[in-house]
Amino acid sequence: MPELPEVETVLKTLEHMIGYDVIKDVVIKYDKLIAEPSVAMFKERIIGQHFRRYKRLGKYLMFELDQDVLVVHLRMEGKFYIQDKDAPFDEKHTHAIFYLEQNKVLLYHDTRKFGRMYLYDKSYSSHIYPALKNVGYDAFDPHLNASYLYNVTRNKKVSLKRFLLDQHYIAGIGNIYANEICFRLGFHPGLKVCRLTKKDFEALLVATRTILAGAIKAGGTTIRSYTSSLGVDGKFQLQLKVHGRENEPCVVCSRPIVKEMMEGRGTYYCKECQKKK
DNA sequence: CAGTTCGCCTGGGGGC
DNA sequence: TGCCCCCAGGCGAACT
Repeated sequence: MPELPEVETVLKTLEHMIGYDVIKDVVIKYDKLIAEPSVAMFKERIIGQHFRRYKRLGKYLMFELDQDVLVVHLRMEGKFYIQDKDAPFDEKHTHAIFYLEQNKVLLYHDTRKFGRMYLYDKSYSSHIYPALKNVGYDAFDPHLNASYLYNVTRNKKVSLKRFLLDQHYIAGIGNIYANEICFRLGFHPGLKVCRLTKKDFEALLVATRTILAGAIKAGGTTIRSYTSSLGVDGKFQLQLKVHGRENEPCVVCSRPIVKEMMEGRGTYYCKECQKKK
């Protein structure tokens, strides 16, 4: 499940492998993949455009083309592959084929079909794109600061974890890193976010950025061994301290990590190290 | 309006 | 072995 670090890694790898190639043709095999515009309009507009800039906002990939910007959200299982156009591929789960230069193809693979693509006129500012209307500051955006987070949470009744998952405030965190950030902060995931102080939010930003940057670095080292596949796998989870570690000893106090369903999500934490204040 | 639940999808795993 | 059901999880729509 790609979160900000994995999306960043995919973006950098695609930038390296695609560069400024032109899209010569495109085949969409699952129409709902294209959220907007229509599939016919998507094809008509995108064919002939070159890749120009590679950007990211939270978990959204943004490929700036000549006139438009291709916005992609991988959701749970979306993956890109680059390979020779005649090489075999998984027909069942490959939903889009972009034909590039030098007999290369960019394949979009998504077992569960949750991922979506959008094509917008890039002359409009990205904050008016419908797909991004609920996306706030990227976790690494320098404009995102503790005062802002403190001010927007004064009367919020939601939990810390739910707040971390809300892309409207900090964009890029998913369930895995939300669990990790709560652990790093020493806060119970169910702690009401309105009880955090400005100092807590300073620590929250440091923890968030440290963890995400560490994961990007891990992804960057992992990606070097990749050949044509750009998928995300469990290698990123090597450094996780609580997520997926049910019943394993806490790295700090050795008590077993517990897993509970909180607000419909698998939540891993240490009952000793993480208190509700 | 803020907060909660549901639906989208499919493969994998547990229970029987 | 086989079948059914549940779970995983991001996000927007629909609901309270």
